[in-house]
Amino acid sequence: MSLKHALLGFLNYAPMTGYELKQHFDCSIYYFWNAKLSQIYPTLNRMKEEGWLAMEVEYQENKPNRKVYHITEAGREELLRWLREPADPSPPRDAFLIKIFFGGELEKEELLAQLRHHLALHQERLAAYQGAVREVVRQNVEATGLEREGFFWGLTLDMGIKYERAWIEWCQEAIEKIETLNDDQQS
Amino acid sequence: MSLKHALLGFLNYAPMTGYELKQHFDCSIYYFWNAKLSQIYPTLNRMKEEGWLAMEVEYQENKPNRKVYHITEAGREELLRWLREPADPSPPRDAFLIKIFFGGELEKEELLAQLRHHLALHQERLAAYQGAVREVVRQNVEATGLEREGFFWGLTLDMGIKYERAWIEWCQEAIEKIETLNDDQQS
DNA sequence: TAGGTCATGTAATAGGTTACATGATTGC
DNA sequence: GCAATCATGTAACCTATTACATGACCTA
Repeated sequence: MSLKHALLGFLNYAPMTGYELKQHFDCSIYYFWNAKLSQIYPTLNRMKEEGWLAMEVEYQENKPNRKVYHITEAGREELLRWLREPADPSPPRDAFLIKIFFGGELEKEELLAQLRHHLALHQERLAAYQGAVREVVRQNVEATGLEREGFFWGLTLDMGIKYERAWIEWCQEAIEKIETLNDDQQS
Repeated sequence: MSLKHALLGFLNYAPMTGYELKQHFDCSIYYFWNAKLSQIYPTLNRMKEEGWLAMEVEYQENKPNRKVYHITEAGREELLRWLREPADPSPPRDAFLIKIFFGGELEKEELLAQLRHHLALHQERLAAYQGAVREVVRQNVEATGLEREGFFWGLTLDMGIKYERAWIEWCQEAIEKIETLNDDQQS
């Protein structure tokens, strides 16, 4: 499971709670992986049973207790084993493209509405990646001093940007083509 | 579930068996959605129970019997309802980017091997999409006469091509950057 | 006083993969 | 003789989502 290895990766930087791990997902890798707390907590438990993690409880007053996980030597070995393992591209699952594929059933205007909605969302994301998200990466590097790591955080963000640009380009071209599509042409 | 609607989409073109549906997945939408037969068969059953499909058994000699499904009026309504429903981009899940994100743990050469492997696979795919796959789409349009539908099949393929190009560009840039990366720079 | 943050989960359900099973025909 | 094609599935398992539950503190 990739989730386990993403968790190992972050715990390899520093010990953390499940709640904090979720925050790291939400602000640094959410554009290519994410998980809900209800999946993270049981997964951390299973990883502990497998010996990849150890856990101590920090008792707090007026706040829930914190379960702080840290990576074990076995966990580090598993992380490195997984990182070295050759990986194929993930099988894509894009429901929106199913809609377009069968788009012949819809009217021009319905399709255009779908595409414009999609285009707007991808433009928003692109702007975020180039602005706020890039800035968060920079701040993380500064705060942790992890220069070499920061280089790789930036690389994944570059892919996020290329991905959004590809979608934007495609949406714009698709909109143009559909606008000039002959409505009388029925099958 | 998107699988159900992809099945509805194909059955809306023509009645078919589960086995034939799988073949359609494998040769026309596999680059953005796919499913195994062991998922397709029970799903068709559930769709029949929901009233979206009807089924007749074709008895064959010397071959297994065929269960031919065809879409019902309720099925067509469900397909159109789903096609019209506004859709957000699918949450991406890319395990390879997790490996790159935590790539600081690996040596330059290990990373380069991963990236070169990835690059080669994406280049193969791009070539296929621009050649054989494009040709299959053309033939399907010719064989069925579904010109308007063929336009949308082509659109999704365009996105597939942009997607592969984005990966290829990114892999090439990442390889260059890593090659010139200072190995002594430790964190 | 209503909603957000901190912090933990469980239970039910949905979606997807892997492994196993059958059995005749056709092509290499 | 061995693998592929045609054609159907079941069972076990893994992964992920949704809904529910608790409870105190802080801010608008």
